[in-house]
Amino acid sequence: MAAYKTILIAGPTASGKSSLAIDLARHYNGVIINTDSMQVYSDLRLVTARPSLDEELIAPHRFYGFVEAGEAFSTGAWLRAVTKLMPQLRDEFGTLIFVGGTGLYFNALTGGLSEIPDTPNGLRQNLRDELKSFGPASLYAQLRTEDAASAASLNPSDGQRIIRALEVLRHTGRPLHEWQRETSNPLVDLNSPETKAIVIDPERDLLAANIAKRFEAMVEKGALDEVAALLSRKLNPQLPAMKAIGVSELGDYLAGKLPLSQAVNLAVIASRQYAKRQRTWFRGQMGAQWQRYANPETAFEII
RNA sequence: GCCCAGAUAGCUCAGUUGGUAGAGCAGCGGAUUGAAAAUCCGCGUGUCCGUGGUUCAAAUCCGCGUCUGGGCA
Repeated sequence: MAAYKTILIAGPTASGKSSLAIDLARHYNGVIINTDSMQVYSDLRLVTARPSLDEELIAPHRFYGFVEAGEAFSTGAWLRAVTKLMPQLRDEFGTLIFVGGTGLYFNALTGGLSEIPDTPNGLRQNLRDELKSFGPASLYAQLRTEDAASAASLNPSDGQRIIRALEVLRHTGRPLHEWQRETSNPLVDLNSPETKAIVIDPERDLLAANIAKRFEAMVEKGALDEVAALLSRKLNPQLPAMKAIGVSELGDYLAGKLPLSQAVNLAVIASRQYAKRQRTWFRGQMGAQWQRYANPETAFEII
């Protein structure tokens, strides 16, 4: 095995990348860095398939379960957290193993991110309320008059991105597309010989079977209790953690709206659809530096 | 055994007075710069149960058969 200093492992949900990361971490005495937008939340371990306590003992893990669900985390917050700790982790462990399913986080890591100041929650909430009441068309009309260039690159029905463009413009006084012309320096150089980037991309039907099997196992391990505990906090349903797959589905079962079998089935479908979007990202966004493997075992042998 | 109702996309179903069919969900493809497990865009994938008939033309009308419900025995 070559002496890689940075290993990136991307893959759709239930592709087996977490255990590959553990194997690699043991082999290299490296540290595993979470690159998944949902596994950051402390309230959700089972439903987000976060490594178990036992697994965390086998190899050092960082940035897992370190944000509480009431907080709205973000790509920028993740990148800042990683940036801050990276020199120290490099000294302590040598090899850094980034693993996760969030393509945008990998893009930020290897391509940098625009350094846009955080926008106030109130501003964002107002825009979201407006979207809810009036739909995307009125927000899009506003964006077109205030920032035509950013509007031009957006789909008029993409309410979420329209809000983002509006909030950045109104908070910073500068159009989003201008911010996006500049990005921070990438933390990881994909073209370095010391970097290894892989995508685990299992065959479609196999992945679907794994997703179903894994979700049932989550329920057996206590996912219902986990979701019940989260829901009992009565958090804003718009928070990212509340959007984790399984929360609304199992919540509907807990509220008596669905039989368990149906809730499980809906969560499995949502996971499959998510996996599809992930694969589309990995196909379209990740360049030739990324090597693709159908399963974690062959990937391990080659690294 | 008899009587009724069905049989159309992977699933649930629509389909006008006959003119070779379309919704939802699922699925497939795509986009992606601080919610990204989010958000958005695009695409019907079909022996219309089978078979014979009527007709210029049958998912549609008629006969027979098969299967599935329900009812009566």
